[in-house]
Amino acid sequence: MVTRSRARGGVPTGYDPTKFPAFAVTVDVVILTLSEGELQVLLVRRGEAPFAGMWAIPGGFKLPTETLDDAAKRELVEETGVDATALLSQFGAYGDPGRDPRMNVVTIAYLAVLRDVGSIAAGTDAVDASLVSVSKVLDGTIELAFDHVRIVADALERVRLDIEVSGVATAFVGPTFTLAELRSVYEAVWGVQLDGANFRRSVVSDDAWVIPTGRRAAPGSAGGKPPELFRAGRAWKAGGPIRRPHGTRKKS
Amino acid sequence: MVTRSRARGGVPTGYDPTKFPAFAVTVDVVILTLSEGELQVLLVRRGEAPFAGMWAIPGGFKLPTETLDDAAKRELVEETGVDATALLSQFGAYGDPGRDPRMNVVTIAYLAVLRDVGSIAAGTDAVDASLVSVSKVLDGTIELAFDHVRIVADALERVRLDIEVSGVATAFVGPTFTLAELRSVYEAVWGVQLDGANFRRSVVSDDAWVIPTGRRAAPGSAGGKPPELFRAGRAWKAGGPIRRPHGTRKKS
DNA sequence: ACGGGTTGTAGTCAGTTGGACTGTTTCATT
DNA sequence: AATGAAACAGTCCAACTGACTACAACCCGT
Repeated sequence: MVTRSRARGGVPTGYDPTKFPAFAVTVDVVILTLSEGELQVLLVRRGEAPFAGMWAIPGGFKLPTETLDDAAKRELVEETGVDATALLSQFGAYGDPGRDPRMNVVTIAYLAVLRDVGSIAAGTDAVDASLVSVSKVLDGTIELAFDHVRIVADALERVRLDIEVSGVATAFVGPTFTLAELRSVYEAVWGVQLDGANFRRSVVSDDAWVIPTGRRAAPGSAGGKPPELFRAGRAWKAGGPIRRPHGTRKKS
Repeated sequence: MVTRSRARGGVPTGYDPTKFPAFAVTVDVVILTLSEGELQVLLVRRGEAPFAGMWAIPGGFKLPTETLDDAAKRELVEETGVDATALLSQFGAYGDPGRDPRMNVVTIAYLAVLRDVGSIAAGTDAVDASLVSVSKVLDGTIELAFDHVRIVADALERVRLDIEVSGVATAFVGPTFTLAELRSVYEAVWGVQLDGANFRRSVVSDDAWVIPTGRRAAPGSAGGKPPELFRAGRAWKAGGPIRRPHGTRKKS
């Protein structure tokens, strides 16, 4: 709360707003997608100091006239051209002193899960932009600027939880999808292996988690029965059909 | 991310940090406790404009030299004298334009669950401070300053989730507690009624959710068998013993 | 001190869920 | 056509859930 004006650090009771510590507020967006069965995060290579040449997650300054959500949405559009309003969710704030070597910066971190990042074009100032394996970021193979490694780690933890209680899993796949595709989302995010038959039974229950379209997808190159195509049913809030196995976890 | 310096809104590429929109960053702490079987939130009555005389949740400015967590911890100590480092968890950021009529303020909201707030003393500048029923805040009986109603609502939603997946429930009770006390926490937070026998079976499983102390508490004034005293076992991360009933919810 | 009311604790039982598994269908490839 | 691969369907069993009943321990009244 901002107007408490207890005498603290010499701040007068009837304070002048300009006298309070000034911060820059930014929003950073962790864009996750699934590619070749592996979680990927969209990174940009910084063109300027500090951390020039290093990878970082896209983001930018919040404007006083916009909400945090709008800022994140705007940044996402600017960086990727994707309008993912419904997919954006705030998951953390980071404000450690010195996280930006130049000034006081507090950043609000957002998470966006996309099925397809589309044509990745480096931003107007970024040297490069591309998808990078999340595991490579977390194990330090790829170093990130600022405290972005921690942000990515937190984002992953968040999406692991979100995928269980909300229907974010469908965001990883297209508007229509096969159950195998949807299942691979859970498997990639949780790092587990799920039984295809049981998965089908859970998802295609009387509740309309997914809706059959009647059409079938083309079978893979290995042949096989062409799978049924589904589209996302009612966005399942508060308790999805698939529960994260935590007892007897089978690593993939 | 702060150093991206795309040309946006006239900001030059080689920018001057002082030219970026300045914000004040605050931390607000929602302190929840259980009193008489009802969820309570600690509020302070504002002594100054704006919103003078209105209730609000305690909070204050983040200093550039401290982390967000430290700021929340400091505020909590200053306002309540309680050191609840382990209990504090960040759950949201709020930065809508105009949420503070005087300046650009982004606040990071924290949640603390206490078993006993202790002697509530109004802060140095607050006119009053006391526990207020959460339901009275949410239904508008008590009006809050700024967007604090939304913050409290979000905090409640957060604790409802936290209590299921982590062991926050034990934070509502003392270091030793009876199972009835612990059960009443779940009932109050979720607004449900749980079967005492089944609750016991779930919590006192082979896994050490709670550890019996051997001692017994004094029975209530109405008599009855004196209940066994437990203490919190291993902090259960990722999946507690009690699952929130969402299918057949029995209202209390 | 005795018995009834109250509360904690233990046990039972039916219904449901979830994991593992087996079998069948349906297609492309050869 | 035969083969193989994948989708789809059904079975089995263990574990869990919710509701209920029975017993035990204790306070309080008379």
